[in-house]
Amino acid sequence: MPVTMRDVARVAGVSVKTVSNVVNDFAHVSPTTRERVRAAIDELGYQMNFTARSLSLGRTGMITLAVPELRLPYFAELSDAVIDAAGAQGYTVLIEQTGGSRDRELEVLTSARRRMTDGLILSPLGLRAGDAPVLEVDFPMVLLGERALHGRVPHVAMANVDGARAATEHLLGLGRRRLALIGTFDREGVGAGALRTRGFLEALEGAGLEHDPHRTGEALAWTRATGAEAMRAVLDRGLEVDGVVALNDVLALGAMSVLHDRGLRVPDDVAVTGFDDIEEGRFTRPSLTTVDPDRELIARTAVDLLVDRLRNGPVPADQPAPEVVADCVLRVRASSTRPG
Amino acid sequence: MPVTMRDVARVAGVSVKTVSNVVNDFAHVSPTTRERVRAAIDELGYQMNFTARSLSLGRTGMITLAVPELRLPYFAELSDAVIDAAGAQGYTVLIEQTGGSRDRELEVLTSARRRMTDGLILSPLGLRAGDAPVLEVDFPMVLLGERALHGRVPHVAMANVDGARAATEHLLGLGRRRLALIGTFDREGVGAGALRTRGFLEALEGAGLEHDPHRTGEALAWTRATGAEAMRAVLDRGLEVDGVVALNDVLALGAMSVLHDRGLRVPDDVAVTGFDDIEEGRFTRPSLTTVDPDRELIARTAVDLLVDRLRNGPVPADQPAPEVVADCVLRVRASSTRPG
DNA sequence: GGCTCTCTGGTAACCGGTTACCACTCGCAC
DNA sequence: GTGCGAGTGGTAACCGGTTACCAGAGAGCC
Repeated sequence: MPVTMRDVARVAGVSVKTVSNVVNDFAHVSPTTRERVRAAIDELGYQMNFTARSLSLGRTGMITLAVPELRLPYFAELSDAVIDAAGAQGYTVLIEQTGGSRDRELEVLTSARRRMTDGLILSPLGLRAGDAPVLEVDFPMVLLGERALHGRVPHVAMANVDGARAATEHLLGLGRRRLALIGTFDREGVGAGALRTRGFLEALEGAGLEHDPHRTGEALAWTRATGAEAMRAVLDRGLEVDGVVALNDVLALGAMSVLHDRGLRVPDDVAVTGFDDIEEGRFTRPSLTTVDPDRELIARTAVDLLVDRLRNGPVPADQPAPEVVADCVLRVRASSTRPG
Repeated sequence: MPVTMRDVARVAGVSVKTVSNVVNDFAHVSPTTRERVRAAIDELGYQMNFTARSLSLGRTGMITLAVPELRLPYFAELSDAVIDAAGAQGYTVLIEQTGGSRDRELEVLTSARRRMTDGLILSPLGLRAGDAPVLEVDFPMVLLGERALHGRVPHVAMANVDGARAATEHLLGLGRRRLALIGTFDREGVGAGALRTRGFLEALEGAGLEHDPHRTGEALAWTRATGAEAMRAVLDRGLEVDGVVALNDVLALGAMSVLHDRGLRVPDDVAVTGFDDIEEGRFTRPSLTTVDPDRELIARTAVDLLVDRLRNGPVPADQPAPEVVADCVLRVRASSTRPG
């Protein structure tokens, strides 16, 4: 059943080299021969065996994208963008879900399955600062969304601190002074959570204010459910809240559901900001003010950096690994618009 | 740099067969030898070449999942579930985005890239009834979410008609009589849209009512934006509306944003139902009544059917292809709860 | 007309695994 | 001590491409 290049060669009366030349559009094949080969291919219904080609070439044309969970809109939209960007470069994307757990992330880095693809784009959540050595891998890799985990790996980050500071300053500019912080939970201080928290605190500090830790709602995973829970926890402490800075959009949406249930109006009583600019936030009512990190750019940059490594080999030892930090833009929407 | 099995064999002082036996946990290797091979593997940092193994075995351990777009929550959550289900069976998932276009779907079916994986789970949107012949492929495939496109291909569908009928009857049960239908657009009558529309019409008919086509809002793609647009179109026609049956959740959410903007209260003035039970709908306010097709079950079933084909070859010609129809459950939430 | 030079295409080695087949060793029974 | 069988592991072919190297043919030039 399986038709090979040799079969095609035999039927066309040429050698496998010639068939290969035709299939790969190489020069130096006479039009007559080319046509004969084409005809044989059609006649036999020949389709190239990608695995054999991969073995021979030493590359597969596939890359792995490892994200926490596709059901989180940010990662779904990011994966969408990565798949498109990779496709534009001729690569296909294999997706691994780590659930954000350190073990699964280490497994992605070390398991034999990794060798099914040419390179890896990893969006780590569970890796700790001390895990830098495991990132010392011998295959092309790009890190996403984190900074300073390891200096030798190219990575694409976003302006987490700036973005969160801008969101916070925006709320302060509305006259809100009792801000809750939703979603922080980062003992290591290396993740996006820690950076966004820092931006939040810097903004308060800049306004001469101090953050009351009782207005912090922790959330280990960043989902609507944990955002709701964190918001509930803060409100249950009985403190007044007139603004919410959520560390990402789904947390913000979860928080808004609780505010609604408690009879607090957004933005009249409580103004809310998120982070990520997921599509959902443009259609909730009120729509969600958020920080837009330009996912398309991040995805394209990550793919380009990886493809660069794939084509040109590892970063020379005397050069720093590329680090791109995407700018963030505050998108003000109804959840933080002064009523009236 | 690349360490091969031969290298390990040389260092361990055994043959490649023995190394292979150890790596694959085959029997008949003495503990001493096994230990020696293990030591050599560690010493050299050997990692198996997956491509070579795939070529040799004739299978890759990967399957392709082709969905319209990951940025649509339904497909993100579905992909999440498929990846997990495939992982449980030892398979890794390669994702292709078709954008719902017929051309891209045909490409997925025919391109050489398809041969990078062992099988395909296709969630078609653009394929037409007349495309049945192209589904006559010689590799394992499972169709998702559609019915009756082709009798020889195993497929997993959901009870589209029943689900839509249940949602519609629910609104009728609330006394709503001026129902808008949001999202229909299916000239061929084969897609989920046509089936859900039929369920809607059947429910109306069952109640002795007739649907006013002016209360239909068309949407080619099913997104929040097109849902909003369709809702706007219906309202702009000036007809009174006291209920909305949206063909899926994002359409419903888009519609709800417009209802809100027009000062119509949900559910007081207009009750709304969706379809899919995406997580988002549980956290909007009001939360969204929807039809839950049990995505996990669908994903698991699709993977199991595909793996069955992978292991046991094609469906015998004298047997019908398996067809599984997942039941739908109506999840009543605040968007359609009688006020009070 | 003979001789390069270029173009075309054949041969065979190689990528790195798997595995059919076979040979050897060793233990045990007679 | 010899024979036999089970257990262990070696050899080499094979999966289906790519490609280095080479040979032959045809064209152009003197």
